[in-house]
Amino acid sequence: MTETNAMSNRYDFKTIEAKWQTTWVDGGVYRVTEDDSKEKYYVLEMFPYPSGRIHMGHVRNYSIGDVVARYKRLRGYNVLHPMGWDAFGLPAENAAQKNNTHPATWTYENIDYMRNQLQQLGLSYDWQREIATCNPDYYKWEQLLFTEMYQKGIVYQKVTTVNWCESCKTVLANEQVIDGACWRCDEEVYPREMNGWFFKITDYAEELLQDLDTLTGWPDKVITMQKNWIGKSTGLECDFQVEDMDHIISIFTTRPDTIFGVTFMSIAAEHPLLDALIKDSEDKTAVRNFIEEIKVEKQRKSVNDDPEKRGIFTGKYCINPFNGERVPIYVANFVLIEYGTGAVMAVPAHDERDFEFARKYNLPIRPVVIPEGETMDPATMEEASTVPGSLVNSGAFSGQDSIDAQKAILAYAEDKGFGKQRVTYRLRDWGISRQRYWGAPIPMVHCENCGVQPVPEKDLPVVLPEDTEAGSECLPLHQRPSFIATACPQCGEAAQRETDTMDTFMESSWYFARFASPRHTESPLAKPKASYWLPVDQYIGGVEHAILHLLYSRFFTKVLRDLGYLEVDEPFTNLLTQGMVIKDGTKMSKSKGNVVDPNDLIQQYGADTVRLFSLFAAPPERDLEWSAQGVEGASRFLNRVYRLIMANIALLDCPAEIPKNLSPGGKELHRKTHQTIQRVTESIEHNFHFNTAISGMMEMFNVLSARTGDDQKQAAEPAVIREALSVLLVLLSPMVPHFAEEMWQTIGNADSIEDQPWPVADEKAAKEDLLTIVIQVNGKVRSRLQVSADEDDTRLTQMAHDDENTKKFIDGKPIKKTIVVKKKLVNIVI
RNA sequence: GCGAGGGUGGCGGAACUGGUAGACGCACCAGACUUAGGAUCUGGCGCCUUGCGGUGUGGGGGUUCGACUCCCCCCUCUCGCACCA
Repeated sequence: MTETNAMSNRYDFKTIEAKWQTTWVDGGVYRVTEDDSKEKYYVLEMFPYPSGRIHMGHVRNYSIGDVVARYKRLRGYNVLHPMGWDAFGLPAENAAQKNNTHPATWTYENIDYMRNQLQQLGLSYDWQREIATCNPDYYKWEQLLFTEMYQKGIVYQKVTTVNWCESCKTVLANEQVIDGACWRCDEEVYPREMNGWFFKITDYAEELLQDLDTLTGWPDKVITMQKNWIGKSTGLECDFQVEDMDHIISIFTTRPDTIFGVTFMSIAAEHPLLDALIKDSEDKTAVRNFIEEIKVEKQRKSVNDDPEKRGIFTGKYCINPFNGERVPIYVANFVLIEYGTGAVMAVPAHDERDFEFARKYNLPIRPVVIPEGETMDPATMEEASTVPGSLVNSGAFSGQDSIDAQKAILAYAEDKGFGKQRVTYRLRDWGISRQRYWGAPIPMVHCENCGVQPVPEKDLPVVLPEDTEAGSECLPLHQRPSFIATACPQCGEAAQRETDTMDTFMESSWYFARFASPRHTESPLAKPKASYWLPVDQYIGGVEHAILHLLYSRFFTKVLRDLGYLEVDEPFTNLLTQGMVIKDGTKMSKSKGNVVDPNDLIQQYGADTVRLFSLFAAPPERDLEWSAQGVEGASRFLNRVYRLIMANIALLDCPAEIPKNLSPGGKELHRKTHQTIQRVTESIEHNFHFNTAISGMMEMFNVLSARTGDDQKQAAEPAVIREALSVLLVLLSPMVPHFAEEMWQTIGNADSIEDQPWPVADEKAAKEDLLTIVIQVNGKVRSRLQVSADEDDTRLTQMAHDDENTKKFIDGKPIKKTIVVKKKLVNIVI
């Protein structure tokens, strides 16, 4: 292709995009402040980790968000659309060590590079609000929040068995352990006893669960995942007396109706009473060995999911308080110490695990809940029965329906004082201590005289030390004596700083609130600003954050509310979880070698084309299959629009008023224009299905193209063409902002396209006057008729019966009935 | 095992509360313009059939004048949780 050709039939995206980006960034066009005269709209995309360069997933995420932001601006909202960096985390340390630099250097360089990349995409952020979470101006407030939470009792310290990743040299939250391996490096995780800091997220479990019902703008999938994660269950906690001992073992069950079917008890290897139980046992050693084996097995459970059920008799019995029976106590490998009470009443007839265990160790099986019309024989049963039925062998409760019996048995236990109703949650407190360098220091001091003391606000931030000798940039804080040594804020004596840093999920749990007042120097949040902007109206990001990040953010929002900073209960009113960008059927990743670099695409096609394609190729919530040819198609469309404008530029210098009596071509284009306004608006408003919005605009362009040109018989009037083009550009502008703005001015407008109102459809103009009515015979399409829109049913029936094509299929047979669906079809049943 | 969401041309995907299945785009085919085209424009394009027509939304049944859409059973793919008592 020659240079001249290229110039004449393709728009010069490089010049155009650079020009508008400069205008937007330098002019601070997207800066916003609170304005009570307008309705606010806060749209936020999950902020990125500054890993080095953006990838296609970012492009997709931010393109979606930018369309929403620009669309809402055109609709007259006061739109907050900020961007920042989730800047603490392990990759910075790894990269720093590899390149012999400092994590801060690496991180800030990446931020600079990636900010530039985002700007090259033409994203309409208020850059004045940019935050980087590794900046002391940010984490100072996080530290303050931590101390306030400590004073409120939401933060506490405890020794626990933690998940330790040797490779990353840090503790992981349960949520960060996947199949027994570290979520980051995939190395096996080991248990380790450690003192650490925790958030009492379990205190909020019930509210976090209840409020999910208010989140009607969230995908069901995410709601369900959160519900399951919180894992509420209600049941009976019941005391079993240990025979001949002054000990009680409590069990938790959600099936109190089966309590007469208990034939043994299983307890966890870590159960606190275990030592006492086996103290006098003859097989003490055997039991001890077994316990150790189980503990090791638990550590190793990594990938092989279905370990065989194993257990050993402790030598002791306990008494079922309902029937006085003595049942043997077993240690079993499948009982979890961290859930319920660490002890389970075993009902093999009605629990799959207990059944398997009983069969293996030849323990009795006693059915007590018999489903309607069935019988159960313990000797021949092949699996546990978990369905409702009526009770047998259950003392005074025999004959009751099992659902009713649950309540009756619970009430009985409460009445007798050996049991009570209990609610348990799967959710556990959030351990936030990390032993890594590149994180926000936990602002606490350990004093020999005064115990643990929070660092007072005047001494915040506790700055992460950067002044270390070369080569030790990533030294964890506990290896830095100069950092540790401090004075007790209470008594002034020598004391030691806490050396753990905070889980990086902390920073992302409240950044959305900080964006309302990112430079506020008095407190974490400027209250009037926060109450103006929050909650986030539309949050957009990957579904991989469905549990952790979103749950923690919801938790923090409630904490911030309880600390008096916020007035909302939930952070994100609407949530859009966008699908992954995939290529050749799998996620783009370096290891698979199928990554597409956004930089290359922007170079080759320009930002608008890349944005357009990523919006067009799939609806946002679905995975997007990358296609190089598809990008080509998006580029082609924009160039077609460009050529049409350039070829008709003279024509557009005409009065704006649409003439009364339009030619057929003019009428068609005018109608299509207004139909397209309806369709595009509807697609965006309803579910952000930009793919159908774009296809609608392409259809409109196809009509425009057919009605523009030399053929006078076909062509639309100039005013209609002008209207169509103006509308098309405004509709396109949220998606391809540089192109739309440039073309807007090219067709003779002096103002910015961003100051245009979103077009409003003229319903009369959009209305079809000729309809295609389908004629069916017995539900099969046999003919089509062009009729005017106002034909009545009788006329339509007559026309259908008279239609030659249709007659062939009726073939003289008697007509049973004729169904007329307005504006759609006539179905003749014979 | 439990939970959620999918399965529509060669491909990405359309189809509103049941009412013309396959919009729009890609790929492909034919033609035009061209010295040339991997540019652009025009037309075609689910499958079977020469045609009339038949058939078709994972499979099977059902409801209905009419089903991608509603109901029942099954297959399959993706994701999440996974001994939670």
